[in-house]
Amino acid sequence: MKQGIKEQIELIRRGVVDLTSEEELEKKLGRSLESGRPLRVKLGIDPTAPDIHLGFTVVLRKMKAFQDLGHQPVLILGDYTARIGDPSGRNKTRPQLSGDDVDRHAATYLEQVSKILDLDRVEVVRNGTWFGAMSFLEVIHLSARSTVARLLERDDFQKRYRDGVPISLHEFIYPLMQAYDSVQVKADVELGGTDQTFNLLLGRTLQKEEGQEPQVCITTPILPGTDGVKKMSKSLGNYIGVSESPQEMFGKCMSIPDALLSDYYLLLTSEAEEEYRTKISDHPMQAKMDLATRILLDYHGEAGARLGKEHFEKVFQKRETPDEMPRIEIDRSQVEDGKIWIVSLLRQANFATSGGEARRVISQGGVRVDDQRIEDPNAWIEIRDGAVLRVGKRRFARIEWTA
RNA sequence: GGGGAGAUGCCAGAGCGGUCAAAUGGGGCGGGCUGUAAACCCGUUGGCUUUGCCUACACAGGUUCGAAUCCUGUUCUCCCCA
Repeated sequence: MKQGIKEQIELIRRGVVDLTSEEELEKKLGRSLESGRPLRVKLGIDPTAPDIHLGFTVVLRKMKAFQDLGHQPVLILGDYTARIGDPSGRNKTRPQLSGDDVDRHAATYLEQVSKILDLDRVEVVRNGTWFGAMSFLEVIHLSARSTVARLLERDDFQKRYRDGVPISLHEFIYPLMQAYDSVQVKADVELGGTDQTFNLLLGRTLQKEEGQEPQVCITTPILPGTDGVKKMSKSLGNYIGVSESPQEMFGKCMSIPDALLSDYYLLLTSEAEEEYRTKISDHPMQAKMDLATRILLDYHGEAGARLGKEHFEKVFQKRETPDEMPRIEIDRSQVEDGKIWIVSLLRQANFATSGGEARRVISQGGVRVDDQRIEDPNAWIEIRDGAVLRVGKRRFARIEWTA
């Protein structure tokens, strides 16, 4: 802990929406500085999907900032809460996951988290540790800690209630569980997206009731997805996953609307505000390439960043064929006289989920074999080993065929 | 427990006995323009061995020459009363 309170707060404040409260944080930091005891900074992850995307890294990076300042990250793996489904920001009930799914996801999550945080210096706890041991009576007691009216104050519940979208009873329990996690780990600070505000604040309430000092709540913005409108999420398909290939990741970064540039710089890099603002107004496209490169550095290192950039320049700026592409092996039973039906080829390459879709892209001129546009859905094409099949702007495959 | 409303394609939302694979909008996909940005324009969007056939409007039955549309039951949701 080499930095003073002011400096620490300045770093912590970057890109945050709310900090409840700054005075409390100042006090905690001061005490920590004196005693040499790091603050316990809590962040909960529910392993609901197999991947994390950049949206979640916003808050992870905030955690990283604390870690770099010498504080103690406490990562709660919500193995138990994942099985309920956090209703935050949702307009419908989340599916409840099986224990197996959760375990599988948890493992990949940690691996992905390690790209940002130094896992050796992170305390990782599963909240099943305490929830699994609770009796029904204790659950009832916990649920007595809040009221329906208070829960209904929340935007998302209120909206769902107003719109007549069902709210299941178990979803009401979720915020209490998250709050109880804070009690269990004696959090000094809890991080979360703005959609977590209510849950974070409830943590304070519960801690106070338990005689603990309430946690400081820090919320970060919700990162918009590549469509520039909705929040980044896997189910909306507008996400950039941290374990995607460099090519894919670079391309997706380039496809974000310009309007998002400064948000992305602010939340996903540590570049100073003046610098990126200038860059963006000078040359938006250059600024975007630079942003993409910076993001790739975090997940793929220098080599990966270079690879992603070169691929982008080659394929999309110069419109050339990429160096690497998935290979497809042709199913021999579909071949007659060395020829194959174009629709069948597209399906084998997984470029169309149905024959109808294949026919459509073909007749609309989206399909090329070796740069030759194929517009007849009934066409049979000569198979050549190494031929390049292309659909739309970005889907490529190389045909593997030995006669 | 009683009463009322409702369940349509990826989403929202029309249709309320034939002309409905289902209006319209959003999203997606493809094309054009371009900086894989935005904006804009065009096309397309259930499946198939595609000028035709098959499966579809919560589920199961029924009425009818014919049902997304009418009837009965079931499931689920919302609202009001208790």
